[in-house]
Amino acid sequence: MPVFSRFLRYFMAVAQHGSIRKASDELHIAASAIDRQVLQGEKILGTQLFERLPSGLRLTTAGELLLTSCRRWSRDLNALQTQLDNLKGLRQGSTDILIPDALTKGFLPTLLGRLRQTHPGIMVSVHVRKSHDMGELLVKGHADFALMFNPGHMRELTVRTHKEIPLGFVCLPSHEIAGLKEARFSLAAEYPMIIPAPPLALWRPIGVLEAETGVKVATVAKADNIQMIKSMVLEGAGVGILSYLDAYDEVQKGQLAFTPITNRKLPPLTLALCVDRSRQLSTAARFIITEIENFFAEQF
Amino acid sequence: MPVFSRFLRYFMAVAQHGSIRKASDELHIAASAIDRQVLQGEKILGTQLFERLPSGLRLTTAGELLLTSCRRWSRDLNALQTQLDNLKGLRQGSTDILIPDALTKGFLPTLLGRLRQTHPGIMVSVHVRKSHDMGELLVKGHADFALMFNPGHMRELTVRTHKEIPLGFVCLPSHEIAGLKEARFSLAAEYPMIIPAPPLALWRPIGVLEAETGVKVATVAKADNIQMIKSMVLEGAGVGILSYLDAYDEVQKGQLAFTPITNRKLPPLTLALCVDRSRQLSTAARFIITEIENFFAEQF
DNA sequence: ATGATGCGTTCGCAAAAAGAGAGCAAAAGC
DNA sequence: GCTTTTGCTCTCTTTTTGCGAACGCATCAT
Repeated sequence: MPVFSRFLRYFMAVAQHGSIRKASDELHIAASAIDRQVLQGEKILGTQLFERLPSGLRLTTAGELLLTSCRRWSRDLNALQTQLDNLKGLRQGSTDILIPDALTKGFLPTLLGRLRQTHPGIMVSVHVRKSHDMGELLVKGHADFALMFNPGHMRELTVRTHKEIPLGFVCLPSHEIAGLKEARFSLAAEYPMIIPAPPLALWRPIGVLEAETGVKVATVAKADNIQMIKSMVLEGAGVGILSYLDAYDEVQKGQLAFTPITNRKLPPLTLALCVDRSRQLSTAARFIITEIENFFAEQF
Repeated sequence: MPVFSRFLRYFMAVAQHGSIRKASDELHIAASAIDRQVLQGEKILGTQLFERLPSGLRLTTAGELLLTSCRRWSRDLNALQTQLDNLKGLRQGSTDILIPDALTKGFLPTLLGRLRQTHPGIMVSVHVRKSHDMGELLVKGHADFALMFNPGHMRELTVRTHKEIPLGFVCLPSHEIAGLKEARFSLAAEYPMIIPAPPLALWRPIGVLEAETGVKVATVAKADNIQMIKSMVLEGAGVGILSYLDAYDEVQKGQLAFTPITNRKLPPLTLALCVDRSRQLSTAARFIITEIENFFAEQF
């Protein structure tokens, strides 16, 4: 029972995805429930909010009006939340957070570093775990929240924020793929590829993609370690397939280039911020969460 | 399931009245339910929104912050609603509304007159009834909404808006009471009074007040008709006791003066806009309701 | 002192709302 | 022609909400 009504939350998700079922996947709420909320909301407002196309829902003018208001309200709420936290005198507190290995470099250390300066009293304990184990640790109360990939639906967990992480080719900035805005997967057959191996989470979607498209990937190397793959790419050994997050750090520094793969068969890889549904968050935890939410909203 | 969450709606009511039980009376929701929403909201936001005094609740700084945001959001929503109605091309439609006799002069005709010019296609059927009978008519579907005094709690009805109507002395602008900003009820013993008689609704609160305070009202005339009382006051026959609404028209024209009575024993007289909870409102009805809401919010 | 009053809050139970999951018809892509 | 995807409807279960009585506390008038 967040601050805004179910209708508004569902409406925003549907508007963003242009589809009830997509929104259902994101919110981990049955599509039928979302559908009912949208229909009911349209009744209350007395206006058609979406036009129904066979391919999904598209916002009407009225819907766009509502959406812009919603966006403003959400920003207001976020700003208000940080105001409240600041007001509360957030000088101390501690949080335990769970992250996957992929986040040990990149935006998270940066964000926590900034936090260190603005709020020196907050102590953050970072626990690197497999996404698979995080759910149980959260429910047991060993951590306040978790950043995890593709969280399966667990009744006890709630997704507070999430972000689609594009999968793509990673190469040297001088490589010709680097010039493309986006690339089809079939390019994987034309260049020497360095791909992730189990137990890396990325192994699975790449396998699915290979089977679905029938493209024969020109694999020249496999590795079960992200850093290893990046190092080999840096050495000119070939083109890697990684998520944007994995390469974020080197891309920002200009050492590597990232080109997202466009393929509708590609299983979406999402990074989600999950919390235990029944537990109350500490002030420090809530503060860090809103920081991450703000970062997700502006960056990426 | 209006657009905003229960928490926000209850929070606003509590903030306005400074008391859960008062809010309970207004919303026709059990105090326990409201209390639960407030406590839960404070948990979610992680901040104390009210300080608990023995006399009720007072907003904390955090609460004030939230309230101002809430106010802005409500205004946004109202504006949005009229935008949507305009967008929908509100050129035609009809509504049946129920009003008490007291509203046959004053702001309502003015408001409907303005409406006549801005939206000539809307047909309004006004039915003047006793407040007592309105509930049944609404439930039976004979009208879209009703403006009624002190609506008893009916499960089938919902109060969309309401307004406290002050009770006070009505006199000529030259009378010395007219100079006061507010007046105590004991003044009723010192001037010749013209007071309402049954079956006028005002008769009851005045009787209560007389009994509670022990003030011996210097009654020089009684009448069971509002217009009659005002006419006598205009003729200089004495000072009337009426609601602000009854005298609104003459006060606006400068013919009469109104001075509210301040007395905490005074049973509040409220004008409420009620609708049938289960029925869907027509576009025209919804439009007029938002117009009235806007008027209540700015005027008075 | 001593009830009376008004306040927020807690508890158990009943009613209402929301979620889950299967299934439908229609349209799009292959 | 086929599968896939879409929004929507239905029934069943779970969750949330409302209600009313009771409780503890503070204040005020007697």
